[in-house]
Amino acid sequence: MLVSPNPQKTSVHATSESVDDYLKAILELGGSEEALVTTNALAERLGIRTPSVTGMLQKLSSERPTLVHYEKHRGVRLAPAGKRRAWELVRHHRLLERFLHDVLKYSWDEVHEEAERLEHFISERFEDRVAAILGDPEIDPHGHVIPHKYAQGMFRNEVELARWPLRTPATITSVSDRNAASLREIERLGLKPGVTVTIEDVNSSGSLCVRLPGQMDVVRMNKNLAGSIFVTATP
Amino acid sequence: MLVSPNPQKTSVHATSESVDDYLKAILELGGSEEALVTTNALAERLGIRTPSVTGMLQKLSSERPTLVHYEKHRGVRLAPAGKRRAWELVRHHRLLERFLHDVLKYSWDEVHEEAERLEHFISERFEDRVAAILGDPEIDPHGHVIPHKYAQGMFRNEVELARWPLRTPATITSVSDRNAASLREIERLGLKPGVTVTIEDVNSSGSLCVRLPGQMDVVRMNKNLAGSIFVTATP
DNA sequence: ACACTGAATTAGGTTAGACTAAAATATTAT
DNA sequence: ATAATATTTTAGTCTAACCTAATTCAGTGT
Repeated sequence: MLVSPNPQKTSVHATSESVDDYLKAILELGGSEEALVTTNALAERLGIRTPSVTGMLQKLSSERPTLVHYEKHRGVRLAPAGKRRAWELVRHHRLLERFLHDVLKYSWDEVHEEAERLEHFISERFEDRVAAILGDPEIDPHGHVIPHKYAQGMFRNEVELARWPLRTPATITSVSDRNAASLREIERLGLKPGVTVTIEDVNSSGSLCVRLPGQMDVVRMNKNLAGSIFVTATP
Repeated sequence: MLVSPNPQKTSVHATSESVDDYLKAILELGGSEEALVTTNALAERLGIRTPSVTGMLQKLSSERPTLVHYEKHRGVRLAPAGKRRAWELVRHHRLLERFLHDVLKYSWDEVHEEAERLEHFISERFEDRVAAILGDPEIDPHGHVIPHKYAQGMFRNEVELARWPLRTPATITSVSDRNAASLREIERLGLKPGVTVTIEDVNSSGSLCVRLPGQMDVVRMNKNLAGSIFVTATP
């Protein structure tokens, strides 16, 4: 029944799956300072061509009330309504990951894909009930903070392990969920959020030697992997 | 990310939400004898206009391997691939209803809408895990049989209460889930699947007087309500 | 056999969201 | 300051799925 698609969406603006994806990408690429996001960056992130992005941004920004503010040749940022929907999607995604992991026994590397698909379609009731049976969880399986309902989330002060200083203890706060193979490798190495690590050495190609507490042997990882692990200073 | 939509679908044919809806409607309207379903009937069921249906049927039936067999001016029926996907959707729908009701504590009348939306998007893994935590349920909250995985379901020998003979005990096997208001009324009257009823009287406008076992007073219901309750002979 | 009626199809149009190729604008390097 | 390069936008297509208006077809009744 396609007459009125997704009639249950919380936000006022009926957003398509596609628009949802743009909004979430703008949120994530803009980061805490809500910087202008470029056409290129969006095209890259969404796996589509730049003219498609330009077209969509023109369309979105010409609708009133608008989801985004678009400045031709400069970039785009979220308007209030767009920010609301984007954070709602982030909440959906992270709640779903927690749910899939804890209730449906999905493994670490399986949750992202399913959550990415379902986040667009669950109703507010579904969101509420899942949160309730999980006891309003704060953190998803990869260490990301689950924003509160109707609330703007926040960006943590975390940085890629790849650019952390040598011999300075760091605590893993989260890992990127966007690559299942990386996640399996990270799990194998015991690098869950909460674990404290110290970089012993970096070689010319960006490979790291990392020491974990209570383990004799160091762990080796390539640049790419170290780029999907996020850390902060150990208190 | 819209590059390859619904890449997880079990069936070989990547079916859109819209095609899914056609397949399910053809299955349900065709019934156990898999009768040809008319353009009109489909348009009515899907809430769209007949030319849209003709166009879709032409498109679908020209694809190889085909999901449907379409005979111009006569009607359409499911081809094997279409039947597989349609039953898969029915399984998704009924499993989801059971899950929403039992785990997420949705009420009887709330499950249909959510299941109708999500049935298109859950992966095979989701289906399997939900079935597992529910203990492979046989029946959904409205009394419908949940088909087995990969299996063709079956149509029960049930008939609308509205056309059951007078003073002949009948057992409720299922109730239609397509109207939330009717469901609330049915629940209020205590007419759950499994309950045995006897029609005492029918008036000229089709209203029924129904007696429930162990209750003194009879229950009154209109024709419409009696059309969404399905019964079989009491053994 | 033929006209009538209802059902179905054809013809042509719309919108959303993608695409390619070409043009325009910005940025960087000399 | 200007040329070279990279980014972005414009112009024009395409597909999926819907729409309305007009036409054709099939079945029924005389």
